[in-house]
Amino acid sequence: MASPDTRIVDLKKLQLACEECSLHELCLPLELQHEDIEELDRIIHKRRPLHRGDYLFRMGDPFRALFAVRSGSIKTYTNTDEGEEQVTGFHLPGELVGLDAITEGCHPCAARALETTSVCEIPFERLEEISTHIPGLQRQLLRLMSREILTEQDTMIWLGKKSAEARLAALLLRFSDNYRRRHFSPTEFNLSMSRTDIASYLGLAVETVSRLFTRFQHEGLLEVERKHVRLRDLEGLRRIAGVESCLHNHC
Amino acid sequence: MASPDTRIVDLKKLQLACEECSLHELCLPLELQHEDIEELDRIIHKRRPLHRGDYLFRMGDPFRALFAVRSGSIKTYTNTDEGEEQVTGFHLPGELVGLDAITEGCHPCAARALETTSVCEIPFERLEEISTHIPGLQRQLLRLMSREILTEQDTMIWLGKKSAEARLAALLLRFSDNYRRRHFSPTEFNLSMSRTDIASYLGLAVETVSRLFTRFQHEGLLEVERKHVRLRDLEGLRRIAGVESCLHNHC
DNA sequence: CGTCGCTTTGAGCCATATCAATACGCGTGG
DNA sequence: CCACGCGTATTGATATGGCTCAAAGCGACG
Repeated sequence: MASPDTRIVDLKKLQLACEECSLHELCLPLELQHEDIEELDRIIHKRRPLHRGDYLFRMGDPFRALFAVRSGSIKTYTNTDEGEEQVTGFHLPGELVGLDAITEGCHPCAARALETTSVCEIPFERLEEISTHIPGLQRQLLRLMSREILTEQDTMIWLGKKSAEARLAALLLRFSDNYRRRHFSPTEFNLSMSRTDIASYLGLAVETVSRLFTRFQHEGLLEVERKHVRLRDLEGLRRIAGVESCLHNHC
Repeated sequence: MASPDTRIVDLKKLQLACEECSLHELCLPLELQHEDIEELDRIIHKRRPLHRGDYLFRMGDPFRALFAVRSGSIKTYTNTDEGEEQVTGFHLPGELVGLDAITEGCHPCAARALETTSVCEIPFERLEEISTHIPGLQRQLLRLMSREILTEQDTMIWLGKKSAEARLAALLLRFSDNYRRRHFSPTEFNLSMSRTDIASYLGLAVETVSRLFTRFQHEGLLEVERKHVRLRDLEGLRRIAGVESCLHNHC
């Protein structure tokens, strides 16, 4: 058993780590007792940062751990029938990667860093073990997965229905919100992914994405210079994106 | 404690119920011990059948239970900004409904029966309770949710990328597979949903869906008469749908 | 037998894909 | 330090798939 003093010290270190990680409201269930948080922290492995292009895992790799993005960004993708990359998601700080691998026991998609990126590795077996005696953790896990399902459903809807401009606007706003939550500028940031990646993710042609950026710029919605964007009219973008995330608003 | 005899009887009843329900490989983890299965069965509530148009739950209803479709079919939907229905999913026997409600604690979409439909109701609180002392159950729950995420991702991809004909073909094949698994004819069945529902779900115009059916028929891929379809060329449909479910094939 | 809702069919148009060419930025080697 | 070359991004011209609007067909049900 830890003495009160060391417990305080440990907790401080932990708090800092997870503040920094900006996952504190997400991956750390606030209801958990101190001992439980410590136990959780003990199994989480902080990896050395990935560099641009590094694989977090490859398609078909055995599933051993979930990953929480702490900083940077990750893209996940599969291959289409014709062998091209099909981007299935962009994962920003505070988001989990690998939830889709639990069922089959291996990763159905590959994950690569889009820039210098650090992640927490959460060994799944051990997470399952400790969650059997920490009810709050189990519940939190289910909630996280449910949230993921909700998000995917949401995405599905706008991919199915919305116009190209709505899709791009929605994506930019998603980035913006993530930055805001992490106390970075919600209006000025760099896109870590290529136009091709964006196009693939949004189900559009690269040319369309490019044209949209130029058009948005002409319309005064944003300024864009290669990877760097500055959103000048969030309200306008929201209007274009449609009252996004319809699913969340009715509860 | 039950005597050996009654246990056997109970199990038989249960097996039958779940054979019929065709969820045995899905919602009943095979690794579970008999006692565990019995405990699970005890909390599952078999409702009286719903009729066409009946609500299973409405948007915003508090989340109390997951539902497993035993027979019939359910559609889930939200409302778009303009107040029209946006179908988010069709749920066939063996599939779960409500997984997206766990996070928020209330249903982000409504669910209605498309035909006479029976479901099992699985009170979530109690499921969580018993899964704390049945590790296999917990794991199975996570797997189920992971599978759901995978499926949604899959759907997302073809909604984003694929042509109208590929979407419709993929949907028909999904129905076909479900019927095959349940030992019904995989080539001849009734569509329980309207053309409008199909269109909404696939992100297409009703007219397009209608035209596609006629075209498929002319091309000898299927025969269609109102709700009744007969798939005549599964291979052809698969070709059109694209090697669907790319995500599952790489593990 | 008429009405109503759902489905099909037709005609024209628009958004986005496709094809093709050019521009830009960045790293490399001379 | 410059010139080259390659990958990425932009821009233009054209084609087309799917949407929209409009109307007619068909079934179910009172």
